[in-house]
Amino acid sequence: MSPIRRLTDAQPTLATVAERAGVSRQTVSNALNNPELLREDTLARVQEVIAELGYTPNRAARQLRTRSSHMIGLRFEPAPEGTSNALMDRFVHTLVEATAKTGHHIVLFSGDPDDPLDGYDELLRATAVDAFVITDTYAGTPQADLLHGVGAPFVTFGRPWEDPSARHPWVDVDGARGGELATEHLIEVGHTRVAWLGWERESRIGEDRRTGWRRALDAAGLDATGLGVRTTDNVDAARMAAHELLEDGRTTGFACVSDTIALGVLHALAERGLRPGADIGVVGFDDSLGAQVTWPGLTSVRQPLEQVAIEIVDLVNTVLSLKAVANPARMLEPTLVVRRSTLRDG
Amino acid sequence: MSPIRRLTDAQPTLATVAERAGVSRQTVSNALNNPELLREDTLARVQEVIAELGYTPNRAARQLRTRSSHMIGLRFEPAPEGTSNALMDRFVHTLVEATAKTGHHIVLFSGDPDDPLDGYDELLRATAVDAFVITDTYAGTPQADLLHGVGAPFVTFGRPWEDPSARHPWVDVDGARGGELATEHLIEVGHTRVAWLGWERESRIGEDRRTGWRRALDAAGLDATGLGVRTTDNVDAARMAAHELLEDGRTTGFACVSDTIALGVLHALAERGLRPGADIGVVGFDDSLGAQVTWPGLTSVRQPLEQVAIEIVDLVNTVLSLKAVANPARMLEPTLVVRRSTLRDG
DNA sequence: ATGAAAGCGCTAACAG
DNA sequence: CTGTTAGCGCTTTCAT
Repeated sequence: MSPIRRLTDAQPTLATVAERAGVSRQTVSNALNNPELLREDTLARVQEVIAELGYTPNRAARQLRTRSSHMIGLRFEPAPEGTSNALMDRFVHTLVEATAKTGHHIVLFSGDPDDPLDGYDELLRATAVDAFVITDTYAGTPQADLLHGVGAPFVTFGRPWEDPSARHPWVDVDGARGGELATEHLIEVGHTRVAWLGWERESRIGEDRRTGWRRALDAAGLDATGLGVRTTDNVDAARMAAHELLEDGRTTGFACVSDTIALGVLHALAERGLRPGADIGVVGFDDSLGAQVTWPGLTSVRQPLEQVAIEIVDLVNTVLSLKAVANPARMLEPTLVVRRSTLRDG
Repeated sequence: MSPIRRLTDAQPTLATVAERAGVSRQTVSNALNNPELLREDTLARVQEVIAELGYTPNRAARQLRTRSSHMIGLRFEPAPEGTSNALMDRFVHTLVEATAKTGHHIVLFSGDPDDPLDGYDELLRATAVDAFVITDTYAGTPQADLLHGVGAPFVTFGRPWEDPSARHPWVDVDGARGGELATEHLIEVGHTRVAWLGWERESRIGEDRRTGWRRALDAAGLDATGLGVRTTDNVDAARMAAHELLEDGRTTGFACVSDTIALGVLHALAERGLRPGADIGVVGFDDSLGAQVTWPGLTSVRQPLEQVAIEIVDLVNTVLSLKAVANPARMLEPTLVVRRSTLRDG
């Protein structure tokens, strides 16, 4: 353990350590950054003094000299109220852990919600961060253009929908595969009329997921006519849409673009006295808390957010090391978490 | 707008601005930090050049000189899977926004989950942060002791349960009042046997909330015998506990220490064919996403997390300014969000 | 009201 | 392998 020292006490510096160890400051610096340059006994002596004094290099000084802050910026948006988005929690935590391994930290900043570019520039010019992780790419990636324009390193969670030719590194989850997984599962447990409850057509992510639904139906030779419905991402809108689809008494499977919408379907079932699982199969998307705790449990597509974070950090590190990025576009596969909303003998 | 400049281009410094404006570096520094010292025309000229060049002070240099990073550390723990804790999302976002107003940023760091002290020391010694916000105080506040010991500024979200005499600044929400609100509401809508489903006795927060339940029953002259139950914070455990209480057919109100537990009660009702609201009243705690989207909507106690964040930042700023803190302990009131799980004519 | 000098703690570049 | 020198960009102190 390091000795206890009040902040008001003088912090030990390189010079303190150097003097105490009887070497020059540069040698201490090397002991820290290029230990292989030192003779073994010198290294040992220096390290001993470092431990003894509880010395930690001053970040500001190092940052000023090396022009690298070891900070990574993340613009932090709040999850819109009523939306299943505790996702960020899993993602951000892994991000923090993964960056810590290389001595980096995550700096949160905010920005005008109406201006996706707000905040980036300032941190950059202040040389406060080395790179950015960008998560809100659903509305295009003007941030990417900005950062690319000034030559700042960044990685996005989300592919560049608007510009597939964009060459920046990104990590994303295959939403189409998710929709397909959901639909295949519903077909497998015996549903033949499987509806899709999606977001508005403007949502690239929503349309992507929907293509997976369509692909699965086609592969199984099932009819999709009249079964693809678009609605807004809230429980009530989804509830109404579900009621309409349930009118004919023939639609028994619901693949949904989000857990919120799937929960709306469950509400509709409750109102009609239909049993989730036994009568009607429902699958959500995101494996949010709601899916886990709702009654009777909602089958849902789960994104590998931890893996996304790890891949992103890997890409950030590669970019920062100025190495060419071998594989700058990484698509990860979602999985299906089965719960009772699709169990027929529930 | 600032001019576009690639990172590889030389960033303008104080010297650049000074030369261009025909003043000394010191004058530019004053224009930034003590504008009232400059003559009006000088100030205007300097500001013009700053805007023209898109100059932003280098944080590292400033930090090295002033020994203040304008960074605030927050140890970021993941919400345990299956727990209603998207709370942090609301809290952290407001924290980020509020700190931004004074030019501060939030730095996330992680630590060994088994060591509540891990991570603090290092950031401190590296002079990477000016202060900490501590959120995980439910298991006592060893961090507070550590930071107090080294004289580092910090504010906790959560009162010092273990040591009420502790003098550090904190903000907390009155959990007892929350339990009381929940219980009063259930009594108001006509329930006379109101059970409490709480956490294990070891949880200070849980016991605090419970006292509010007891207070409300006593005030209404209702019997609490056999109605106070403790269980673990998961849906299934709560479901079982609810079944037991429902056996006698007399218990009709459930005040719960968390939304997770309240959702367990809703499961039990579903399994018994009882209607939430009409037959049995259920109130949760935290107004989590689950409470909002579950069917038929869960009445829940809501913590004013945004206000907590704002108060915390206010305290951090006060502490950092070295002013005496007038009111270092701030208790905020929760509110009740009524949904259909307590509406009798639902 | 403005300027000159010094130095925060570190590492890059070079010399030995 | 180790030491010396210089300077990153800023603010503090003191002089004008």
